[in-house]
Amino acid sequence: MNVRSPASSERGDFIREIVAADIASGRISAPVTRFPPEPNGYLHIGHAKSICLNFGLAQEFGGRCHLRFDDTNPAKEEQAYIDAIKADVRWLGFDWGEHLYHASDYFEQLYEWALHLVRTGKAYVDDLSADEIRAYRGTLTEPGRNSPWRDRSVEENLDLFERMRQGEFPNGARVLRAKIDMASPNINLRDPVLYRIVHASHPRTGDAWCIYPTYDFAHGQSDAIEGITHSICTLEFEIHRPLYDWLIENLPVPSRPHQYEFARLNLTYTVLSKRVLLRLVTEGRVRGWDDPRMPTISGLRRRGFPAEGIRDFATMIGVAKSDSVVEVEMLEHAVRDVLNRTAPRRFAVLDPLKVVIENYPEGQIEEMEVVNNPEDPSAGTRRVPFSRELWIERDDFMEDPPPKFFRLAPGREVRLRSAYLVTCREAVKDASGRVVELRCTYDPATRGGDAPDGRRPKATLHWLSAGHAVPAEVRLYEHLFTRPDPGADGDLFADLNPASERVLQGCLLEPGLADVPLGQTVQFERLGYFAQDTDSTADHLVFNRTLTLKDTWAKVQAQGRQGA
RNA sequence: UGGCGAGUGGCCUAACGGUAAGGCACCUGACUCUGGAUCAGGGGAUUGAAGGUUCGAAUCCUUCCUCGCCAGCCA
Repeated sequence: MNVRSPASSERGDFIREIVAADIASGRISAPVTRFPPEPNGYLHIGHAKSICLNFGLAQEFGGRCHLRFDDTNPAKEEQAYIDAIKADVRWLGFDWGEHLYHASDYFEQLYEWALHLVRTGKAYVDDLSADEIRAYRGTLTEPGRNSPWRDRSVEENLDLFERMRQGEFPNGARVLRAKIDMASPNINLRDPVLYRIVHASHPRTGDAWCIYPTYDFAHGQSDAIEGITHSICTLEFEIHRPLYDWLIENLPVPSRPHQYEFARLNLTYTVLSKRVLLRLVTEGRVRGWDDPRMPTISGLRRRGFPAEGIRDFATMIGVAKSDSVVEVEMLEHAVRDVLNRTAPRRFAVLDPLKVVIENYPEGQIEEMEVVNNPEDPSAGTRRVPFSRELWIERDDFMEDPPPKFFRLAPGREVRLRSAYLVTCREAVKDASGRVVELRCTYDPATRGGDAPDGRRPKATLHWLSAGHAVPAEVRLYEHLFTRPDPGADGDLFADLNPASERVLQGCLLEPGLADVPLGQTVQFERLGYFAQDTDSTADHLVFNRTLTLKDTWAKVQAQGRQGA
C-alpha cells in the first residue's frame, strides 16, 4: 500500500499544498486541525475520509488535530452519540490526546461575543416568526427586505437578548441576527440567525441555557478559540465562508482560522446521509447503527473491515474539490489487500455435503498440518483433524459438470487441502434425487496433498472432519442497495436489497474458530473473509461475511448464464 | 433566473506552459495445494465545447454548455 509519506517535498492534494505553503511562508509553524462531528448520529465512511484528512494532516506536518463536538442543537444530540463517535475515531487509529472539546464549552464566550456584535451595532434581536423571516429573506433572484426590528437601539437589543437568555420567551419568539446585507446575492449574508431560543436540556450543559448559537456563529469562533489554522469542511459550506470570515473579522477573536472545503465522499451502492441512516435504524430495516450492512464505522467494524483498510482507502481516493462518486469496489480492494496479508486462514463449510472415504480406516483420526497464511510464513501452521467421514461444500460437487468446472465429479480426483487426493466413486441420492452423500476413495500415498508420481488435480477443496466440525450461523452480506445510485428513481427504500443479508444455519467450522476474538477477521479458505459477530455466544456461534474472495469461477458462471 | 464551486479513460486522482501519469474496474497470459494471492501484458482520454494567446495549452484569456451547492431558528 502506498501510504503518503510525511516528506513535505512531494506534492499532495490541494489542502496539503496549502498547508505546506503556509508553513513555507511562515504564516504558521505547524497546522492545527479539527474533526467536528455533530453528535446526532453515528460516524460513517464519509466521516472517515474527513478524519483521515484532518488527523493525517496534523501527523504529517507535525501539528495536532482536535476532536470537537459541534453540540449546538440539543434537540437532536445525545450523549450516546458522543460516546460512540469517540470510540469510532479511536478505533480508526487516531488520537486527539488532550484536545477533546465541545462547542458547548464555549457557550459563555460565544454569548459575550454576541453581545459585542450587539454593542457594535452588528447584531439585533428580531421578533419576526420563522415564516416571516423566510418571507423577508427574498429568493435566489430577488433581494430580501429589512426586518422592521432591524434598527432597534443597542440598549433595547441588549435588554431583549439578555431576557432571551433568561428564558422569558418561548421557542421561536425571537432570534438574534447579524446585521449584514439583506440584498446580498449570497443568502447566507442576509442577516443570518446567530442565536435561537430552544428550551431543551443539553447533553452537557443541561438546563443552563435556553438560547443556543447556530452552526455559523459557533463554528468559526470555536476554531479561533482553539487556534485552528485550517478549518476543513465539505463543499456545501463553501457558500458559508464569507459569513465565516465576516464573523472572524468583526469579533475580537484570539486567532485567525481559515476555512477550506473539499468534496465529501459518495460511494456506489451506498447512502451516506445521517438522516437516511437514522431512518434505516428507527424503521428497523437493519439491526441497528452497527448493522454489518451499514456504512457506519461501527457497522464496518462489526462486518470485519480492518481500520487499516479504511485508512488505505482514504489515501487511495485522495482529496479534491469536484463532486465525485467512488466505486465501492475501491473500498473492497483496500480491505481485501489488508486482509489477504493479515487474516489467518481457516476451514469452514457453509453448505455441507457428506463425504465418506470408503478405504479410510474406520475410527482413525489424523492431524493434518495446515498453513495459517501462505502470505505470511510467520503465521505458522495448525493441526486440523481428518477422518473417514468429512464435509465438503455442496458447490464443490457436480454430478454432471460443465467443461469449465474443475471440482469434484463422479470418477474425478481432487485434492483435499493439506490432506489427501480423493476420487469420487459414487453420488448417493435420496428419494427426491438430491445428492446426500459422496462415496470416495483416497490415495494413502498423497498424505499432505502431494502425489509421489506428480499427479496434480485441477482443484483443491476445503473440508472438515464430520466428528470434529463445530456448528455455526453464518450471515452473508451484500450491498444494502441494489443499484449504484440508490434513490435515483425517487424511492430510496424501494432500492433496498432484499438479499443484503442471508442468514445460514447449520454451517460448520473448523474447531478452534470459536476462540477467534471479536475484531479478528479470518479467511474461510476459498469462501471469503469472516468475522465473529457481536451476537455470537459460546452456545451459538455467529460469523459475518466481511467480503468474498475475488471469484473468477462465479464470473465464468455468470457469463455462461448470460451467454445461454 | 442570482451567487458560489466543479468538469481529465467506466470510476477516483495526478500533471503547476514542455507534449496526458497512477490506482480501482475490465480483458489476456504465466504461476499456484485457495478458480485466492502474485507476476507479465492489453484495451480504453482528440483533458465538457468553441475560439484565442504561445514555438508549445489539461494548465493562460474569452464565450458557451453541463453538473453540484445555497432561499433551516439543521450541521
